[in-house]
Amino acid sequence: MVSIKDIAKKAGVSISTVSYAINGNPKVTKETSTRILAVAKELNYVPNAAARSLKKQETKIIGVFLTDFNGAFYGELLQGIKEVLNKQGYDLIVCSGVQSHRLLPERTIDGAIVLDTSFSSEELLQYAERGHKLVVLDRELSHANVNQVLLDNKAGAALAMEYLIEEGHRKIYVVAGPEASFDSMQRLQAVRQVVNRHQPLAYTQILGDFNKSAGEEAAKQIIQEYTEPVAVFCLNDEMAIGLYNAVKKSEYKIGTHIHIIGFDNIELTQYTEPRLATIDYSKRKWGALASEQLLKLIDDKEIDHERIYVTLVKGNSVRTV
Amino acid sequence: MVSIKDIAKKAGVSISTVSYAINGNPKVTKETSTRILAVAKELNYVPNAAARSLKKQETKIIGVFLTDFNGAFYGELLQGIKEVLNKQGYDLIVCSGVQSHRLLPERTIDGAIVLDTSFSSEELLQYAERGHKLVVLDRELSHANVNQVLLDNKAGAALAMEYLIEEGHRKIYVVAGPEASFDSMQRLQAVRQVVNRHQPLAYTQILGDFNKSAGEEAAKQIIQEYTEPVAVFCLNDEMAIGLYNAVKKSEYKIGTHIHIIGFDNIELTQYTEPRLATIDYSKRKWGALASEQLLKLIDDKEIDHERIYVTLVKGNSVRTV
DNA sequence: TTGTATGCGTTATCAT
DNA sequence: ATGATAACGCATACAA
Repeated sequence: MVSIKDIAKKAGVSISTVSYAINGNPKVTKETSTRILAVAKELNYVPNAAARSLKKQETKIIGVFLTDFNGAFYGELLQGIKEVLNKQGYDLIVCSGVQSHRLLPERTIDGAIVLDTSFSSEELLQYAERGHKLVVLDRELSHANVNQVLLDNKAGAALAMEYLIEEGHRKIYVVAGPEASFDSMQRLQAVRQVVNRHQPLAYTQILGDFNKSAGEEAAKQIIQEYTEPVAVFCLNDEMAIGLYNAVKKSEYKIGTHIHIIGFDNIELTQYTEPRLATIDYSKRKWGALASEQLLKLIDDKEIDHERIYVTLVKGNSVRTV
Repeated sequence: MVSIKDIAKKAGVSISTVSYAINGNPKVTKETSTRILAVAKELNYVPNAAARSLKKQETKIIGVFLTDFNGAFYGELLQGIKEVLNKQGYDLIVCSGVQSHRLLPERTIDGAIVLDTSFSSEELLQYAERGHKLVVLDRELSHANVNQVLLDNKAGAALAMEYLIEEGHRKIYVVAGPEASFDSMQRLQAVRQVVNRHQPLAYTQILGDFNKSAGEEAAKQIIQEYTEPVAVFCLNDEMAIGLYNAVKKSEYKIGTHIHIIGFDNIELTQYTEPRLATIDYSKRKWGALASEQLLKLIDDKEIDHERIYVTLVKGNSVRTV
């Protein structure tokens, strides 16, 4: 490995002059600087990240932690994050799995954006307490080193439920996410409020886990209990797709016997026939805002929590009853 | 930050003893070791990655470089990579975009798996020449520090074409990927061989870019030229989906007037109606094999290039003519 | 303007 | 079995 020491030797200067030249410090003359830079290029010099990080106590790398790599909306979210980060000279790395948690306390990254159920809130608070900067996308967490950028889950769930009710539905199923999910809990809360406001209403709650299979399981129950047209609000699109597939294979028609609405507006919803109604929000904006907040946190600026607004996407998977 | 120095002070030993204890070196007695470890736990000690990397010249992190974060099959691929890597004590980080290339020469990672057109082969060879270990999934590259794990593109393309021909198709379009794509070039080569073997055949090639929009563009041309049933081999599923959507909106029926086969077997193909015929391969196995090869490379073991086998997935998007 | 010297937190060699 | 110390590559305060 060629280091500034090698450059110094070859250029006939001291290592500090090399360091200054490389970092564009105006203290060094134009001539020596260009000479040094030429030698550096010639030797194919690349600074050693470990050494620099050790000295500067920063890596200029931000970690994004995801529960898995399969999430249908991760692509856009990450794109939003990357755009903001790159503009500020930071790089983005995406991590998943408990083993990768170490990157945080070991200071391989300057901060983290977390959308990852494999972190307990206690663990995150520990890191915050040690001085690490975090932005959480999937929970509420109160600490000076933590900022939240959350979806407006309650508005979204209310939007979905009110849509179903407006279309005349009075028998409604809700397929929930895992009980540990903050998003699911918030959405459920809003669902219950709407239900209470619109009595009488036949309301049934089914436990799910945000995976497609949960939607398929829900379909079994719903089909078995079927007596008249029903509406189903799946708390995410993934489960809605699972439900959708299962219903497609049955004797019942979507948008006639069984009406479905999801949450997330993942790409797949555009391809279902009939189109799946859902709740939309800008994943890119979510990522961009999260990054901005994190950078402010790292800069020790004062910030408030932010919220991402949602809208209703109508689709023929829900029709007037 | 608490360092081994703090532990040493509190435990009343030297920093070297602390280092030994933490790294489980048997030279230190059970008693002192447990005492030191207790103090470490008490102080919430976490080793500093930068310092360790600087000293050991390794990070135990492998980088995976992707062209973007949207790829429909990245999830499974990464899962395959992660499983192998984690088992060997390595961590995985996913990167995208030219800015992140720096992680490689700066030695933030011990090696890289590349499926990323934003790297030129010259750039990769430079890194290899500097001693960095690479596994490439999207090109051929001959260097002692580089290993290839490539899809059997030719077999896949031949499988697709022969399927169309067996079903009686004699008028065939092929929608290619970008000209710079190794995968596309290989598939095209095989296509031409099959075409030559089965003359007479009306064969038309359309330039694409592996994105959905290219499939939509191709649809325009195909529809405009329509006189009799045709078959279209899109060199990836993404374009096949674009074509599919466009045809759906037209007066022509898929599997009747326009027959379609893709390549990759992405999840979406299961949801199209009729099901999209395609070429399948195990993305997880691809990732797993790539990681194994990379670890061997890092271990300075001798290895050969590997190939991932493919199979035909029939679907009603292609019917007998 | 340039050079000298110190320290960032580890690991590892050599004494003791 | 434990301790003192050098070294990894770089940035920077201070000296010249």
